[in-house]
Amino acid sequence: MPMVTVRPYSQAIDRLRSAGLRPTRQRLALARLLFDGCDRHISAEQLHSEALTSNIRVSLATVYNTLHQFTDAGLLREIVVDAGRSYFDTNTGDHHHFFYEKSGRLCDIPAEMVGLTKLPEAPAGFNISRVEVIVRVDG
Amino acid sequence: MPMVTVRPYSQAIDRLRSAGLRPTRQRLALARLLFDGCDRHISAEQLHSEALTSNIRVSLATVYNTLHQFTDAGLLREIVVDAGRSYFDTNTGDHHHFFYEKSGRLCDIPAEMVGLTKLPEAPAGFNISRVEVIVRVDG
DNA sequence: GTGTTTGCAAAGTGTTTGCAATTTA
DNA sequence: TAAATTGCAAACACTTTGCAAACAC
Repeated sequence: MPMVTVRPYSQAIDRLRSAGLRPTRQRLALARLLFDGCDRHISAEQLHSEALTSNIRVSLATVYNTLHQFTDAGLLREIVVDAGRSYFDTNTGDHHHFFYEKSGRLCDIPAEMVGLTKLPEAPAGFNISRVEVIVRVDG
Repeated sequence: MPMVTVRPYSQAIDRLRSAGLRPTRQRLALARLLFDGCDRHISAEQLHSEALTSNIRVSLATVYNTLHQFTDAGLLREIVVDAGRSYFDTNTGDHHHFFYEKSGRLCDIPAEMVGLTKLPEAPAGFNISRVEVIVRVDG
């Protein structure tokens, strides 16, 4: 087993490259903010201000573009629960969500915590692309 | 069994009165558009243009206010699946939805078509207010 | 060098708000 | 008449777009 050093930069570069995205300074910085820690649900504005706080000079427009590029590339999943605000989920695996109605916060529910035993068939000519379970809680 | 005549106006008036809302001309007209036919998923803009088409003079702001008042009164349920657009569902009973990703349309799934056998507990101190299942289809 | 990406500012979309005029009870 | 409701236009929040300058390869 070879000695391994953590190399966040090259990890992020590889991630972008395999997604077919040029590893520009902005995309790299945003990727590290998004993927270097634990899973998160983040809005464009939040990510933008985190970037500024971390001294990463990036425009809000670029944050939006980047989030959509990452989503199209399968690196993120977009979640809409609240009118007029999109969240981007760094967890693209099979799972569900708690939604805290007052605070607007989201929280993951692992797929195995939900028993879905019956589902209707997709309408003729359509395919089910995803089944989302949202458990709304009143706080 | 008494002889019964369909009286849409007084039905709508009663519905508003029991919800604690004054039966104004605008609210009555919108209530009839919303509740006189089958269940629907409708946006504010859609309802507004339906009203205009039916020669009901009502402003878009009033449509928004009315939809929210109806929602608060339990006559409607608000659904958000798509970034930046709210739908209002005239079916307030227990049910779920197909969401057609391309067209943005919604379609009801009766509760008994979905088998939900296991759910996580609500986080301590919170209550589950609703469980939404959204079946996304790719068309 | 060439094509891609960025930043800016402007435009766009859907929604909410403040307030005077109108309507309801 | 008193309180609730409406319409308008302006304000809003969030998101997208057009285009020249900067950057990656």
